[in-house]
Amino acid sequence: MPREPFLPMLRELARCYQAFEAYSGAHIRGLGLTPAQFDIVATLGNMPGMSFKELGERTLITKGTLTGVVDRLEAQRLVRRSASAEDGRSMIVSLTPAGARLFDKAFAAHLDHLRRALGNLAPTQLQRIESALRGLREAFEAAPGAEPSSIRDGRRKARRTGEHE
Amino acid sequence: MPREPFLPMLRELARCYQAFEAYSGAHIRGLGLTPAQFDIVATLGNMPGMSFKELGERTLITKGTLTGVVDRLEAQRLVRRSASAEDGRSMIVSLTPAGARLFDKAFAAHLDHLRRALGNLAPTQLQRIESALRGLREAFEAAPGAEPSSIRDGRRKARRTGEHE
DNA sequence: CCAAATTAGTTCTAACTCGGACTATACTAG
DNA sequence: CTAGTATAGTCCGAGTTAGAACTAATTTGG
Repeated sequence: MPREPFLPMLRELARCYQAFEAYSGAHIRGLGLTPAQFDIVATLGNMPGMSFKELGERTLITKGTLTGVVDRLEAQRLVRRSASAEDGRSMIVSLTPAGARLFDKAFAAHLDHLRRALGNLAPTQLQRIESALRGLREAFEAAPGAEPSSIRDGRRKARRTGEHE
Repeated sequence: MPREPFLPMLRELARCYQAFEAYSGAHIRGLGLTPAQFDIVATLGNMPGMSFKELGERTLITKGTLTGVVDRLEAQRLVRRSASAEDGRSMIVSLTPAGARLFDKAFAAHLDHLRRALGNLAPTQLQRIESALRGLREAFEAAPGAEPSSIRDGRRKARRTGEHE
């Protein structure tokens, strides 16, 4: 049997996250969006628009995935792409009027849904959970072998000749 | 700005889970497995074999996904399917000798990897995190509109008069 | 015993996911 | 200025994901 005291905790982390995803995702699908699409719409709501890079950082969706998710939202006329004035490589994603209307409706509805599950948790308990999670996350990020998360993309050097990573 | 005190906590939950997945997943891929495949191998390790149903419950992988993951592990000769003696609908999945060897090597290596991140957390803190997560998960599972999680698959009729599961 | 309902696993589809390769643009050092 | 390098976004391949329809086997109620 595992002597590792952290294994039950990690198991609970996975269960908890999946319980959240299941609860949240079922509602979101009922609104006609996927969780990833909702994440984008929610992030863009009441904002002037932002680059793929910023959108990816806020939503934790990697850029390769983001292209496809934005494609599908664009096909539904909920967001639009436009070229950045400052950076010729950059695209700005923003909500269309239809996207903004959907945001107003869907975001409020989803908050209500979340409140039905979490409304009874005391603010102090929410704080307690949040700080527990922050401590855990920092342990992963600080560990040797963890990438600083800003390097999520980066080429680790360009050293193609020597190939030890 | 959001008046909802739980939003920052949910954000931290997502970040924390992703930090874990990134840290754990990068190592697992280095072992030649995907996270889902590792999950199966780890669950089957030192066990006589189990049905898809049991495997799915333990790993939180839904049955539709499980078929494909087991297919790929079987193609690598790491697991094998066999018919259940007791139930003609049921398949038993078990590790092959090669799968058991991989388990011995990969599971220990992965525990080491996790220890590098979590080894410094005190048992009391691990307990604290685990109980915070359990409370949160229970809030989602108890919420109206959440499925009892054993109904994940089920026909939603079945009006079993008593809904206790 | 038989019909109806349940359950185990497979199949299918649409979408998401990561990682890596690729293109075009921007930055930086010499 | 001009390499060389870094960055933004796209594209691609393999795999995972949920969900629903489907087949086959079991259980249950009459």
